[in-house]
Amino acid sequence: MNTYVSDAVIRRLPRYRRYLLKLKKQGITRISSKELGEIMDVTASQIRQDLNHFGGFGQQGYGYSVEDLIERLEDIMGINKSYKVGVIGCGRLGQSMINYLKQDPSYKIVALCDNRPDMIGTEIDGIKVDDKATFQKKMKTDFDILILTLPAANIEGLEEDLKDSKIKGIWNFSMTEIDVKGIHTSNVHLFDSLYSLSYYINHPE
Amino acid sequence: MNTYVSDAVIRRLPRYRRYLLKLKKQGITRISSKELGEIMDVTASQIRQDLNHFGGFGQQGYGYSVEDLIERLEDIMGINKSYKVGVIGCGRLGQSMINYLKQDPSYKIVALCDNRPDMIGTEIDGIKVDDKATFQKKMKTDFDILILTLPAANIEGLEEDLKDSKIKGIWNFSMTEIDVKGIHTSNVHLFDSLYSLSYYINHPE
DNA sequence: TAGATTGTTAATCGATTAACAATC
DNA sequence: TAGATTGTTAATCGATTAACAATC
Repeated sequence: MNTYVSDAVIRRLPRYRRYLLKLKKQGITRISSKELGEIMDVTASQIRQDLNHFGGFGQQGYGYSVEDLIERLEDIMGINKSYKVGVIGCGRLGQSMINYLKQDPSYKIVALCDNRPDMIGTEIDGIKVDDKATFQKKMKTDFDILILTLPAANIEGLEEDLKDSKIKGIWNFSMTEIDVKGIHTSNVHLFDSLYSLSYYINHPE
Repeated sequence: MNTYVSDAVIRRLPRYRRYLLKLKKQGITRISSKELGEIMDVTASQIRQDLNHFGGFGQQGYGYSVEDLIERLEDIMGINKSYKVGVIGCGRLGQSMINYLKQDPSYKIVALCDNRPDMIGTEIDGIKVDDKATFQKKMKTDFDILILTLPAANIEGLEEDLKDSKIKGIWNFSMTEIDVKGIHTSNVHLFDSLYSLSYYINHPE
């Protein structure tokens, strides 16, 4: 519907989906914004407002179809499409991401990279770990999303490689903030949430 | 200064610290809100407003001392204190968290737990992996922060154990949302950021 | 001192909530 | 039909930005 939707709304969409998936699992087929709001601890108004950025998915007097709404949300986020994914950094964090992604058919890992000699050439889940040069070539055309699960120290030169690639998005766990024109980047700073948690521990109530 | 500070502000504090640490590393000793704002891509006004929730750390006509400000931020967040940490779930994700935390002297891991027979009794970084019963006992008194890096399916019964523990905070990667009265929880849903990234990939500016 | 930059108040902007007519 | 609940507009609330006097 609307062309621009604020980031605050976009970031709430995955959470709506999670709760709806849970409801679906419980066999619940329809839900009102009021009920959903109570479960999620948000206002019914916010839910309706958020959803109506993308069109009217509900039905007056009835509410929303759980299954239908999940599908709509997935369409909006584009998470039921098919993405080809490359991963740089096959340490523990990288491996755990590879492992989780295996469960999601939309994100298909097609290439891995690591700079440790004892890792190069080995296979993880049937995919060979490339050295830098080999991976760089693949980067140009082979995938849409790049996952960075390597230490910040090792990302040097990466921005240059990105410029003539087809990569559209970077999921970045490298503890840096990458900003390449034309490529969407989600900079995940895992420890930030531990630090804000620490704040709240020290400032009870 | 102020008693209540909004969550939006608290979540920005770790990012300020990250940039300031980088500046310190570069040998820069002082900075104005204007310069810092340019580097971080936020307004100078927001920086000053944010910091002044906690007191005046700057000096008119001069700016802020980088080193001093880092220290103040760490004081505010309480991340230079000493925390004892327990970890449930020693798979790849758990191990990578253990590994990262090793580098931070403030968060000391004192107990590990896993339910896989072949893991129990082994050591990770010199700490033995407990079975559930052993860990439950330790939970009562031995640590302040609990890290959950296990599948959601396995957290059943946990809330009960938490109630008579001394745990003050939970850093939760289990893909559920835990809500125990009196315990601060940071529910990290790693995949949410991949999904919102996907949205942006599909909605290019 | 003059210039720079803070701390802080006031103005603006945007996001959230409330309200209600439309309608299933 | 009557009741329920949406979609949407209007009101409120809070967060961000601008402005400027205080002051180093």
